[in-house]
Amino acid sequence: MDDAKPKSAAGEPDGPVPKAVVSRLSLYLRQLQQEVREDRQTISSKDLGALLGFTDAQVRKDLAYFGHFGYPGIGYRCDELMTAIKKILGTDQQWPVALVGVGNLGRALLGYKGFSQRGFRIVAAFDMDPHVIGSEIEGIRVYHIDSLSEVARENRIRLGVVAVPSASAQAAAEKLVAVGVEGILNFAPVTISLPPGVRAVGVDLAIELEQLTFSVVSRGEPT
Amino acid sequence: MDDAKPKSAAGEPDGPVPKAVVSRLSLYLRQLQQEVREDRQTISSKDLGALLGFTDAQVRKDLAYFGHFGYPGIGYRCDELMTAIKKILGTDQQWPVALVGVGNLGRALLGYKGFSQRGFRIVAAFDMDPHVIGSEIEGIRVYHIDSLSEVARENRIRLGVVAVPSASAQAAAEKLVAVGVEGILNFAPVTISLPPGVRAVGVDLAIELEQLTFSVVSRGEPT
DNA sequence: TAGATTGTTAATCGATTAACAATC
DNA sequence: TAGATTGTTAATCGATTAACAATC
Repeated sequence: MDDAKPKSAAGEPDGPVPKAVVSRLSLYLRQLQQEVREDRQTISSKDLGALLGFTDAQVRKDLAYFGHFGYPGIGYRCDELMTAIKKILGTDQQWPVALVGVGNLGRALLGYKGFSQRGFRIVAAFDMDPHVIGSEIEGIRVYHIDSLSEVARENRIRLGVVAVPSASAQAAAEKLVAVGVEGILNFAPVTISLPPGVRAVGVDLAIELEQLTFSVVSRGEPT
Repeated sequence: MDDAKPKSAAGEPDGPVPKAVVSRLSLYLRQLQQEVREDRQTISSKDLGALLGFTDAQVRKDLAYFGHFGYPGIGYRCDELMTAIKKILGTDQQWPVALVGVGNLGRALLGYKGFSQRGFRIVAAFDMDPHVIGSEIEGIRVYHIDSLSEVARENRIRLGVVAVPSASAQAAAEKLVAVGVEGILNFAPVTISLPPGVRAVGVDLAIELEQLTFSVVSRGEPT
């Protein structure tokens, strides 16, 4: 018991972590935040799993990638596990985010309250339309895209959100990368290609509806 | 070769289809639409996969769940495969959709051009705020939520989008279900529980950023 | 024809679940 | 203590990839 490489309490996993595990981690966190809000003290893997539609074994296995967070016979302390998962995901600190594109969707994102509560703050928005440049939307300044470099460096921005039309998405992403951004959330319905080392997550609203439509049309398989 | 249950050209799969396959189907469709727009005639599984970051074998296996769409030595005819996938997903027809909640995000969805191009049309919006009820946003009428039943039945609505605050999301979803909606796209950052037979897809913008943050923070594993 | 590429089977790989000793 | 629940190992299950005969 003393020759094995120890895991730190909220520490580094020893191997690579499956992507599916990380996405469940976010769901655990969201649920735990709700439980903490409702003053719940502890929760078992069985209960946490049931709330989200997972098995208890899955919950324990997922968490075990990162350390020993539970108490046999008790379960997990909600606030403690919440804090630990935030640390794992990196959202125990606030991340400054740059938004490119202040059309309909961009504006909605600027006003989205959910970000700040979860560790993100859009600190600046960028566009090419002279009508919006220089204005403030939801208290956030809109700059010309040419100011990206300056503003991004000043604010040490590592995350960007692309909310421009499909035709401009690749170019917008490249500008973000050129300025040191390491992760891009892309709302344009196109695949953007990025240099190795830069991660992208795409959100395509129509695709989400398509997935739903398929499951509605192809009745038969259970949920 | 004549005793096996035949697959129709764009027909029913013989077994259950993994969820991951369906989500890739949407990406194939999106890419094919782009290729068709650029007048490409045919595409091989190798090329289609490369454009999206999948192996050729994966592309062929995914499509083979639903039928024989390719031509050995040639590949797939882009427009033909596009049409076939639309049919599989159920988006060869236009789906009327109800939107509940016309806050920032709801308004952005009302103005989102991507839906109509992909087989969806928001035909009515619902809210509780008397300031917006009766108005038209982006050409779509906003009704009181109490009119949901009437409007939904008139328009034979089977899909709904929930864009209300977290606290109202479960109630909004239940109202949609009560009126016969079979699939719900939920933008509120909470898990909603639905009766069996009703499918839900959740889009949590903060969770997407969290996933990105994790991969940025935990450098090491390749993309 | 030769070259290209499919659909499919078998092999590999990875992820989920079941089971249980260890622990509080 | 007895009961509950963890972390972890082994067993199961499912998904991806490699390989190749069939086909154009």
